[in-house]
Amino acid sequence: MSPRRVPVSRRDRPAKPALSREAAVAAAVAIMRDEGLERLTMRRLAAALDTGPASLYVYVRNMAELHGAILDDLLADLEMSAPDSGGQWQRELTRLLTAYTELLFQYPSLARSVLSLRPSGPSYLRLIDTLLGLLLAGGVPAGQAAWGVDLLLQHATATAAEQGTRDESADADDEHQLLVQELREAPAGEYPSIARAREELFSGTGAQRLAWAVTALLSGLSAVPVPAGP
Amino acid sequence: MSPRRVPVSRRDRPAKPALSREAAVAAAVAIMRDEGLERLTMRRLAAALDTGPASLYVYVRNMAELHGAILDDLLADLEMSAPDSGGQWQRELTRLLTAYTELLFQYPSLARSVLSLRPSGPSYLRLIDTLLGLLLAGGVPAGQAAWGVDLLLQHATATAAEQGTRDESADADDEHQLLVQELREAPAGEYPSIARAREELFSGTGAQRLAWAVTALLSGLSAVPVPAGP
DNA sequence: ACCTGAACACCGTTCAAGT
DNA sequence: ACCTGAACACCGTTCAAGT
Repeated sequence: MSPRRVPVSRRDRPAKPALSREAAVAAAVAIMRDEGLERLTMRRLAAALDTGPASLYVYVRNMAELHGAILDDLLADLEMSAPDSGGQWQRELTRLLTAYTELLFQYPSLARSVLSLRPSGPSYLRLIDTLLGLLLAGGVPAGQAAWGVDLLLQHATATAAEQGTRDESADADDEHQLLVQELREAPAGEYPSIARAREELFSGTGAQRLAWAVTALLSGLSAVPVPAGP
Repeated sequence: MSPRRVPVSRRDRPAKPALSREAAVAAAVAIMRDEGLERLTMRRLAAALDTGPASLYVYVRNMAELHGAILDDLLADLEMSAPDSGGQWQRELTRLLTAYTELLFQYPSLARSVLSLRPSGPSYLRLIDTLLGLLLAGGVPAGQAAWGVDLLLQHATATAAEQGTRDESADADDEHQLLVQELREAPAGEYPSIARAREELFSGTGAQRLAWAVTALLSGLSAVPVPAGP
């Protein structure tokens, strides 16, 4: 009998990658990057991994969990400096939040999914911790800092979901143009306040509005105390 | 031959309702109210209207437009008092915004859809006009009022989409519980700021947090001027 | 134990054909 | 002109059956 050696028979397949959660998430990120989240279906992902859709359910519970895993994977690339980096907490916080928003801007559908997901995972926790650290370093009371991080992250995610969808889908852009047109043409008699602020409704670039919103959010969460505990 | 009379033969069907955009939207609202937006599909709506799915495309362009029409239909029931109602602009603004949020809370999936829809329609325009009017009546400069209404509506919609999904789907709640658990158990060594603010991260009721957020938003948008025009 | 083919129970949208 | 049956091109998830 031939001795038991490790068989070198690699010709079963052209190196079919071993199935694992990491491999599945990596392949999912690749599909999303190349074709968009809409095209990332269980069946497509399975095909990319050279297996059937049922096999994926060994590694992820469902589509929502997969989306969460994708976000955490992307977040790992975000640069998060130490919370007390040089006393410029406001600057650094804005940078980080903008980076997070821009990341989601690239994947608006993911942003939409994340909004109703409350993602978890080590990188998301790191993001929360860093934002919290920056607020605390800036002297914001713990209660306001904690509730404020929620507010800031929700705003970033919602902005990406809202704005970004338009760049992605022609239909969504049509819909937006319709609102713009209705606002532009709203009769002053019926809608006096829209008429009074009509120019301001359309002013500014997306980046200007985002920067203003972050500043306003920071100002508000710093100024308003949370209700006392029980 | 029998004289040509208007045939009274009403027994073709038990009063098949005439197809129209209004009838379609009304039926859609009913299905959503009874079974949730997930169950409102073109095929189901068509069946309720006793026709085939293709017929709906005579009245709505696609699913997204139908969602927009549903929102506007719901918004028609919102009570919007005159902008200058007794000088209590802040109180009235909070009431209206809370009512809008609570409305969307009942239909979280609609909130999610609306976020990437930028809805239009007479009632939505009315809502914008009223909010704008209240801010202007409160002395908020037009630029901040215009950008602020965007911020307030986005926050309300996102809050409904995020919070509400959990009540609707057990999976989403599981996901949330996972984040809660991770935050609760995050090691202080690795996540010092989460550890420092751990109690505050979980404090307060949903209503308290919403009220705080609206106050903070109002404070921020009132305090921070928008960049000067070109 | 780990994996998967095949099926279940659906989708939104289009279009050729009818009235 | 208005309407629609039938088809196109898909879905997520489950489960019995294999290895």
